[in-house]
Amino acid sequence: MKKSDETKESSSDLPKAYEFSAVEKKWYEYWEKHKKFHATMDDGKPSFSIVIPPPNVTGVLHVGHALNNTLQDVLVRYKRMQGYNVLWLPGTDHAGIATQNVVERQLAAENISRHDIGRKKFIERVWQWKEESGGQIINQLKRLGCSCDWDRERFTMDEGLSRAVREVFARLYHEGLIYKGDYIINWCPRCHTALADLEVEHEPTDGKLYNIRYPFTTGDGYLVVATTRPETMLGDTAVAVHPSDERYNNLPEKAVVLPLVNRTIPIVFDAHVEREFGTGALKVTPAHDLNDFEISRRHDLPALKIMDESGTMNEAAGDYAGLDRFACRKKVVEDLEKLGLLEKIEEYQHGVGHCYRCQTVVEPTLSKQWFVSVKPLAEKAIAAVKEGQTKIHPKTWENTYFDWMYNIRDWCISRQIWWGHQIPAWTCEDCGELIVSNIDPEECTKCAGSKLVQETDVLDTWFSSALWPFSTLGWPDNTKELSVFYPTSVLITSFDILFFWVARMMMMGLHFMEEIPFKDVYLHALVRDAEGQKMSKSKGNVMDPLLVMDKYGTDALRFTMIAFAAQGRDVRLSEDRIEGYRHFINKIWNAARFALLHIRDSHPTPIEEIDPETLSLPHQWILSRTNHTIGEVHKALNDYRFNDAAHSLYQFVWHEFCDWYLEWLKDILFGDDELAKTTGQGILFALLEIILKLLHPITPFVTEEIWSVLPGNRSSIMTEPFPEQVDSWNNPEADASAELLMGVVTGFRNIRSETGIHPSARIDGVIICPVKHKAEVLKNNSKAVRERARVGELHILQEGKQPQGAASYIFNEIEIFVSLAGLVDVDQELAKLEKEMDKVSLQLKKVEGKLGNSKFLDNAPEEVVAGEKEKQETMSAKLAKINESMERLKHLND
RNA sequence: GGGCGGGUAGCUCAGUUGGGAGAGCAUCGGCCUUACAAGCCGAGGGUCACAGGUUCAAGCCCUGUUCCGCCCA
Repeated sequence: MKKSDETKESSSDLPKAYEFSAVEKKWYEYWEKHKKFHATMDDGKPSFSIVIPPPNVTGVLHVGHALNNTLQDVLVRYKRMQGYNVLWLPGTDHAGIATQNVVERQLAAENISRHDIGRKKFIERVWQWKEESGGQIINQLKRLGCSCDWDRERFTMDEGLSRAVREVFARLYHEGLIYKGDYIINWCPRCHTALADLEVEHEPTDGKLYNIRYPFTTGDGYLVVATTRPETMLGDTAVAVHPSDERYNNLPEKAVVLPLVNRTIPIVFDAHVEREFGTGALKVTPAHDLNDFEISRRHDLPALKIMDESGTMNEAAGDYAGLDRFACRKKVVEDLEKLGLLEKIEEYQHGVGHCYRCQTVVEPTLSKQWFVSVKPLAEKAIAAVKEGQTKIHPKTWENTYFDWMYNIRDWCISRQIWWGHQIPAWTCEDCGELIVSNIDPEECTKCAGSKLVQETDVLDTWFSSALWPFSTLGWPDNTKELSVFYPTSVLITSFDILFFWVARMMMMGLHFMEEIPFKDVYLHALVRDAEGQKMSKSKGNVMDPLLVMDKYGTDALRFTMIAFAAQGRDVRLSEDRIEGYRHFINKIWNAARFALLHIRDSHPTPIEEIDPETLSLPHQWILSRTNHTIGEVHKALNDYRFNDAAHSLYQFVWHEFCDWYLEWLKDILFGDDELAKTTGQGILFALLEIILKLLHPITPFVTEEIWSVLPGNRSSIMTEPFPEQVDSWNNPEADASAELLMGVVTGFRNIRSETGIHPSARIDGVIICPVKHKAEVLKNNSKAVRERARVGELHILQEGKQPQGAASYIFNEIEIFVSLAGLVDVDQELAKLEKEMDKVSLQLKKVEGKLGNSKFLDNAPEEVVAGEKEKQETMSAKLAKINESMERLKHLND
């Protein structure tokens, strides 16, 4: 049995390893029960507010959510501790198409379609589904420790938000910014709805380019057109060529016969035709291609729809009616081949649009839809970022934002599904009047008829999401929440919804609130697997954050994500990395166990009563480092440099506080000087509290647990003030002196390790330090060196002869010797010194090169030159020592 | 085709006014030393993608090349 196990009970009541499972549950319940997350709107406090990027109500927590929400929670907890009036408003969106798909699948399992039960019943089913199994993600966010104000949770389909949606729609319509029109939209033949341009994902696809002959009406000769979608020829109403294309300057006639359907169609001349593509002759299918549609408008061509809503050919396709569009393509190609009208088929790679919800190939289709005319809204959104009212971090995204905003096209907002906000527009059956209103109209505004039929389409889910920052705060009512929390402080989201969501919130916020929706936007990257692959179910490389939290604890997951969340870089996550940071959580735990052992049943001197001037070097040093770390954490969090905060804390807590300070402190805590003890305990206590508070935003659970067992009556660490820098702790002199001690200690340890002296064996040492003030520091802190290096007798000399037969280590201009009583391995020592010599001479050469260069002396700033001179001195001295040592070793056996 | 980001130790990445190349993990060696073996101590490891340029001085600034990733058309 290990010795440490035997002492477990006596050392502390805390378990030796941090057991997160029960702790996490306990504290989250505590926080919720005591309304610790509730935004109180206290007067006199500055506000800090964030609205959550609402996850889909169908969603389950994935690592992307985990990253996104951890980042928000870190900021929110930080600001809350700083005394802000903090609101983190949570919620979900109704995810129109996705949710409808889920419930339709349920129905399909019962062998019914939504049309069997009708719209009303279907909507009831969706709500039922939502109540029973929707919004699981909310509970999963709680697992993650998110400190959202759950009393203010919203849903894009709830009553208040629906009212906001209607209000916005009606106002935009009456301002002329929403219109209904016939236009080419992206149609998903599986979802049976229109999609916005953004909702189409273009994927490079291997396809074929078919060159088809369109004979002239005379039957003498033909034009060749190239297309990747031959089935659409059934809807062709023209062929277009470039007006200055020489190949087509002297056409025998201005019409061709469309093969297979034998329709005569005109040849038109349009400057938008790409002459280099294919033969330079373009078949024009106005009802199924955006560019063709625009050509058709310019030339007054008819549009012929040849497919139905499922992508099946319709009557207009003649003999091909009833065929699926892809089957039709095959048949058309076969038939053309039979007729000898297929000139050639080339392999061709092109971008094919897919539905972002179901991956079905979208069909551009002419359709009557509702649009938002976004240009005027975009102008304001551009200006707000240009003027710096809203800042995007990292700044590089601003270009992407501007680029998209400048080239923005009208937004198709109508969807032919049932789940969503039904468009508040009614048609009067008597007079045909279109009425748009935020409240249900009772009668026709024109003819007073009562037969009003509401538009069946619903709105794009993103339409309601665009209102999120103000609709969730009670708009259109003039609420206190709006006045306190709008504009929100920052929006934290993934870069991939910059256009979908961020840009649209900017436009809507500026238009309706006449103020930006958020002061900062922080865009974070994607979470990928360890190999940098995007996580996807099909690849089987998804990591379930819930399982990770079960296995390693929530704090470990959170700390890992924060540590890797460098600006502009994807987060590569693997279990190994999370496991590594779990060790850090455990380290915190054990440092606290150690501290508790010494402060619980004693009377530590309160830190306020301790004058830093009177303290010994290790204390002064750790206070100085603490002060420094506090500054770094503030700076990092304020600059959205989360990883910097994590790394500062990791380095400080583990390698400065634990590795050096606690070890030095043991000399005092286990010593006889009672006054020094109570002082040491006081500093230890204070530092532990500071460390816990600094860490709390990132690792809320372990810090709250430790906080709760510290002596004294205390409530949650959540509401403790976040540490601020203490100027009087800043002590560069102590920093330098401590580095000196640590360097010397490392020297002894190195000798010990290299020469195989057992770590616990006491050895005697000699230090020759030619710099007087450094020698003084070493003398004054001799015990701190000896205990750390396990040195018995230590002689510190300013000058002197090198001891015979000793192993040495050179730290700057300081020589460290350990007498080996003739056992020194000369070859090994020489090899070590030679290597060191090479390194130092190389550096020295560089420095001397600079100092020998008059241009450097003339141009470089004084302090740089002085620095180089100092380096030169130190290194020359070191080199001399090395030479001396080598000479001595060489003649050892003479 | 246009735009953006990236190439630094075996791996993942920091490197914020240009001034002696860093961390974590991994590797190697030693150690149960009274908080922690999920630990402690020590060590090794880099033509900063390549080629030019600016500068007294370049991982960092400029130009070009190349490879990888993403977005838009």
